[in-house]
Amino acid sequence: MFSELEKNLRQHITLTTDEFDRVKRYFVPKKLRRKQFMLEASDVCTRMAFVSKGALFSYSTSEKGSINVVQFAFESWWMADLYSFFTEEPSKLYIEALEDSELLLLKADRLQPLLADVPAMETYLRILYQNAYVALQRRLEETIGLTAEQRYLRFMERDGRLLLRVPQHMIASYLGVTPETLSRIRKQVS
Amino acid sequence: MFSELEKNLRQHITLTTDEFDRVKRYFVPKKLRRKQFMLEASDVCTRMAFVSKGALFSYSTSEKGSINVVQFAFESWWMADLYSFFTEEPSKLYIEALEDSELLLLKADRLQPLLADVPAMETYLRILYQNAYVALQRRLEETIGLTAEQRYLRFMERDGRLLLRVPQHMIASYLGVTPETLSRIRKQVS
DNA sequence: GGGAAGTGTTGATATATATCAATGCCATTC
DNA sequence: GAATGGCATTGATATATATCAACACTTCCC
Repeated sequence: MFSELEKNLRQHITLTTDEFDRVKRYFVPKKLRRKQFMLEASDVCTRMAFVSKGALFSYSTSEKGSINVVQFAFESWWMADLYSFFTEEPSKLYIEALEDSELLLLKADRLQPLLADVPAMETYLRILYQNAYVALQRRLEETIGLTAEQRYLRFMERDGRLLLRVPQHMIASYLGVTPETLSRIRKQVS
Repeated sequence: MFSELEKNLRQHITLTTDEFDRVKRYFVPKKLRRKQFMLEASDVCTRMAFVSKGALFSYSTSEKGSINVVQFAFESWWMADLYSFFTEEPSKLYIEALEDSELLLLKADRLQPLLADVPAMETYLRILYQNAYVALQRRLEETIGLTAEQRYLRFMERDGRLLLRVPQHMIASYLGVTPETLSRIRKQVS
């Protein structure tokens, strides 16, 4: 249950067996069935989730009911609305299970105690945010600077395998185009 | 010269006088005249800059020579291409002084020693990345989910004062529209 | 002082992408 | 196994925004 987490932590920091045993105690396992929610808009996001199995995705909704996919999270990825998590303001996002999933939850009020208990986790979190930041910056640059077709091609190079697990209209939303447009782009490209 | 930095650090972490004296030693002051570069594309970004006076902005260029503004940084903001900084890959960004500026530079190879010397800085950096991340996420959501006019209005609410120090066509680029479109939006709105 | 460069505006037109609508295809479920 | 709902595709049309071009205004400098 914790092996994915352990592997991921050890990729970035060194931990003694004893330290990792302590780390584990700050997490709460949770299973989620497909279409169940980890977070609903207007709630405060009080937990970060480490995905040990399955997949989640987060999205916001427009006035007209359409959805905007913000992020996907598969095995060994983290998911949360960090904005709400840190500011404690109500989230504008939904976080939903794309597949039956197993999560390890870290509650906001357990974060500081964890960092005090195992200081190396401070480094891990910094690296985590670093990586999240640079991924987001690249995505923003692509969204602003590239056409829909170019964005699709970049996406395929990097995350093409996601098409096996994610419906196409969600990819479209993630890329910032309509499902129809993505369909036409795919036809064009092939 | 260091007072802006001290103020900013102490907003997020507690430091003894001795600790801050040590922190200072890791930074190199640097002045930049308007239009001078702190970073040019294809160079590796080896330094993070704390802006103690003036203003910087970063941008990428398209094949056609047009520019895409990624970020502005005024007094007490940080500026770098974090992607290049952490991966040590050549940057795709230019970082240029918008005004005559005074910077405090932290070189990449001084970061680890600093964090080892003053562990509270690890917390500071985590908070810095946290904030940078949530700001970026909000911007991405707005870029994908809102029309140009809505983006402009949000921008004005939050950062309207920037118009006093930044040419309008750079704001346009930051918002992801052409200068002509921004001009028309402003006329419309007023 | 006068040219040059940078800046913002306005108009005419072009284009990428959205929207609306219809169709077919699976997969699920009762 | 018929019915239902989610999903991808295709066509016709609409719309937001870009592009191209011209013009005025300021500011920078030689």
